[in-house]
Amino acid sequence: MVTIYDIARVAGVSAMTVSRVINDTGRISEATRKRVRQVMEELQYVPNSNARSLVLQKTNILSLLIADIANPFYTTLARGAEDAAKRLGYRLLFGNSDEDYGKEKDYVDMILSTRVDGVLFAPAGDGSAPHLRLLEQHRIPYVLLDRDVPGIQADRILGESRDGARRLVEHLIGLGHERIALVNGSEDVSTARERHAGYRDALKLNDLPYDETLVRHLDYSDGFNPSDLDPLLALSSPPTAIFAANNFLALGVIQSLRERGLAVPDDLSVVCFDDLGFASILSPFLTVAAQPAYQFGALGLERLVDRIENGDGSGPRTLILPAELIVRSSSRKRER
Amino acid sequence: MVTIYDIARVAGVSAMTVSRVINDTGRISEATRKRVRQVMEELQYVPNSNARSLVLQKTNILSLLIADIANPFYTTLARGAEDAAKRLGYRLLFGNSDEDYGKEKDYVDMILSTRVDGVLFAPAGDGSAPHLRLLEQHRIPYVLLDRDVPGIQADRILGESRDGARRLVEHLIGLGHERIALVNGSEDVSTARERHAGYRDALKLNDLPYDETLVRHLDYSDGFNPSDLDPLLALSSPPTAIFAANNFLALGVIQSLRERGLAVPDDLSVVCFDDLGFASILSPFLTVAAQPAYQFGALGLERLVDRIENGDGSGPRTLILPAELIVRSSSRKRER
DNA sequence: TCGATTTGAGTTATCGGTAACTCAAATGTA
DNA sequence: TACATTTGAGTTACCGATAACTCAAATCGA
Repeated sequence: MVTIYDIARVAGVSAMTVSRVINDTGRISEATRKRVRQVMEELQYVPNSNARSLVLQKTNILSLLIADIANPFYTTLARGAEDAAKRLGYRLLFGNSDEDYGKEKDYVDMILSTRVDGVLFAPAGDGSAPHLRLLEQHRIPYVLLDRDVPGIQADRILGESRDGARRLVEHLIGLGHERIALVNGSEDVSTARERHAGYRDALKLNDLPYDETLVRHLDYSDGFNPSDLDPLLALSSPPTAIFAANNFLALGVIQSLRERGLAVPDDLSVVCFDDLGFASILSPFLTVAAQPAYQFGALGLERLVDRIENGDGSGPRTLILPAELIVRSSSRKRER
Repeated sequence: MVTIYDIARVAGVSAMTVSRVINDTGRISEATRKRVRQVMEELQYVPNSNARSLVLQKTNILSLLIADIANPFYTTLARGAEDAAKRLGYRLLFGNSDEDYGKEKDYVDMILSTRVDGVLFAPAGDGSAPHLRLLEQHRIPYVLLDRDVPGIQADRILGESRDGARRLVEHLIGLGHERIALVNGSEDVSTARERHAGYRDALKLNDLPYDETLVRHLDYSDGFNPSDLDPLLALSSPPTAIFAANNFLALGVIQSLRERGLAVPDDLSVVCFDDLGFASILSPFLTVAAQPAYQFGALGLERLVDRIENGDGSGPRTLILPAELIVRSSSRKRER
């Protein structure tokens, strides 16, 4: 590998002069600068960022830890983070925890040893708290994305889960539905709790009873099981609409319904949180509360860099991004 | 930050002893080992991988450069690479070129300065050749994924594009279609050329004429424009089926058709290369040639690590992974 | 013209690890 | 008992960059 010492020798200057040319610091005569530049070009010199990081105590690397790389919400978020990172001069080290605390811990260890300057952290759930504490102990700034973690004080970019859920359910109520099921993920995750709360809000605001038998909690990390819907469909008074708490759950619901010969929206309406990305043009055209995923990534990264470069003068700041209700054709008026 | 010198001081040993305990090398008495371990625990020591990389001339980081993070093919591939990397003890630095040579070049520069041990490279297209040469000049091993690049000799994991395309088109021919359109991406990409060739193969094998007016090349990097299909639909003898050369193009085709009031498969059949990931259960249930995306990532990473750890004794090796024809309901018998 | 300042560099130490070499004490052997 | 070997460390140099300090030559001002 070519080093600044190679450049220095060939150009007949000291290594420090080469370093100054690279970083455009100090006083260098135009002639020297030109000569050094030319030698760097000839030898195809590329700075060793490890060496630089070691002495500068700054890597210019940020880490983005997402919970599911297969989910369009997170990939869109990742793109937002990536664009912002490039714009602000940082490299981005991705990690995908797959909603698994074990994998998440492995990534945190890697983050610590890599000495990244900061972390954009979409936690797997409440169990991520120890991992966040670890970052704090090592004074690595981080910003929480999408999910809140109880007991953790930090900058956060959150969605309007509760209100978005309320609006989705009120949309169904407005269509005449009264028996509305909630298919939710694990309540170990803040967004699931919020969406559950929003679901109850909508019912209460419209004087509908909250019926626990209409609420299912599914741990879909190891796949959606069609029989998971059995308890709902076997009710003496089954639901006429289903609110799925995220896009994956919605797809599982749709597939399960189809396997039973039930059509969406003809037999049941289905709505969900989060859009489907590039697949949203496919049928059933899901009615969703779409979150600005790109903004989660971009704004989160900007906040993180602000923390890194301007210190932590202010306390934790929380940014709530609105969800947009997109009414498509997966939800329709209740047949009476 | 806690360093081995801090550990050494507290434990009353030399830094080298700490290093030996960490790496389990040299001879250390059990008592010393235990004491050092305890101090490391107490001070929450985490090794600085920058410093280690600097002296070892090895980072234990691999880079994965994909062409589109929004495409399920690449995200599935990424997961395969990630799992394999973890299994083999490497960290993975993601990059997303967005099918853009400029962004790709930026990532290559970053890769060079990070001194990664190797690169999994899904090139944007033929124009990636200079970037690959750059890697070669700096002796960074890489494996090409999914797309071949003319003039480049390297390990490659490729799909069965030509044969897969042939099978898809013969599937349509078998359903009675004779006017089959090809909606392809830029021929700057090897897979587009291969799929075009497979399309011609199928026609020739079945004594159908090759009609240039049925072939469209779209640069969909800045979105699919519904009017792109006009020339096809305005033909005096319009197609009864469309072969879209990848999943994104298929979605664009489906949307364009719908905007014209044409239904799939009632009015036209549509088939495509690559599956849709989690959205494949949505309608129209696309008939596809599905590629083993996860294997692209996993096998590619294994090949790369083999190169890194066992040198380049053998010449470039190419692995061709088969595509699986999945017949769903977006294609049906031609109405006569 | 001569000291003061500016310009354009070079020297040295350091970041946090590890390889290679060294060496005293403990242990083994004849 | 005396010497050889093994054990369990410590010392030193180096990876490739930069900060801080130094310093001779060029330029400047009175």
